[in-house]
Amino acid sequence: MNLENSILPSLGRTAKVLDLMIEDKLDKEGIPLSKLQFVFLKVISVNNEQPQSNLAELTGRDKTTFTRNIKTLERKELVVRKSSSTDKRVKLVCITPKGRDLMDRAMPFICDMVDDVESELSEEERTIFLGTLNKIRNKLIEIRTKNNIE
Amino acid sequence: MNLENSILPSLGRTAKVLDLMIEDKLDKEGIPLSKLQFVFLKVISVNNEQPQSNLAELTGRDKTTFTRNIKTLERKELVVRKSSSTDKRVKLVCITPKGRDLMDRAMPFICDMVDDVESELSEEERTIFLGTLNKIRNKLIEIRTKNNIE
DNA sequence: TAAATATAGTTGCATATACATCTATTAAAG
DNA sequence: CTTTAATAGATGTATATGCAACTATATTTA
Repeated sequence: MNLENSILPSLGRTAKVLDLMIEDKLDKEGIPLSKLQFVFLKVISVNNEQPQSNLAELTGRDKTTFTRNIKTLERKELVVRKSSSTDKRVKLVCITPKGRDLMDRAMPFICDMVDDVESELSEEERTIFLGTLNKIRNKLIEIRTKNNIE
Repeated sequence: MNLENSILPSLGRTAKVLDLMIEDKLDKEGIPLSKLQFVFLKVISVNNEQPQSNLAELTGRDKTTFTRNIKTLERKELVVRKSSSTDKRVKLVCITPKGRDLMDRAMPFICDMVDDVESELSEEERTIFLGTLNKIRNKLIEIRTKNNIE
């Protein structure tokens, strides 16, 4: 097996370019969000008033990464956190009107970019690619879980 | 366009899981390298005595990221840097015997993991996936370059 | 050849990342 | 009920990341 010709390094490189692209796009359009902040705020906007641990899971980040970075969104007044009344440990994250406005501004730019990239692919190609991607991710998760149990 | 169903978020998530997987694998096998250190050392082992900026380019990292992280490999005595005789600005990065030994130990584990994942895919599926991945990456780079020029 | 320009590598800064560990609280076991 | 185990979130620490700006050299231009 030749690591150079493997699909995995190529996957990592492409994801990295994508991250830089989104970072650039937001900056260029004057949206005061990092790529991560955009991702967090997007997930919160769709899953409002959820516990931090749920949101961390949904964004694929460690809960500590979420804890630290949500504070930035809070400082920018894009979200507020309120304690759950039923479980004093839990903090629910809520998007503010200001946060929603910013998302409304940001989304079209990101969607345009995504459309632009996806327009390169046929519908069939897209579907196959998504299937393979999920297959790879599930396999990775399976291996990882097995290793951690052993 | 629905961002949730787009291929790009799925791409990022999969790449993230892959990173964690490699990190885990190296740790589990007692290889004292982070994923990044492995990537850098691998590229250096194939491209010995190259200027830092070349190597940064090859690894897809900013030159500052390379500068900082190469020092860790130097501290671990896995690489040495020597000044170029023809250009005093340039530093050439060379892998040490110790570095090569460590790569020889690490590679089988990583290759096994990669093989394990790729065994899920048919040869055709692999080829198509790689093609789509390259198409996406090239498009992203094209957009990014255009934006930076404007 | 002198001045302007470009390049290699470094450093300051802000952000991102996850593991181990901690505290407070809740749920489960006895 | 009380002790034990599990969970939510926060903090310490180490690593990773890229942009802007810097220093030192090299190249190009006038």
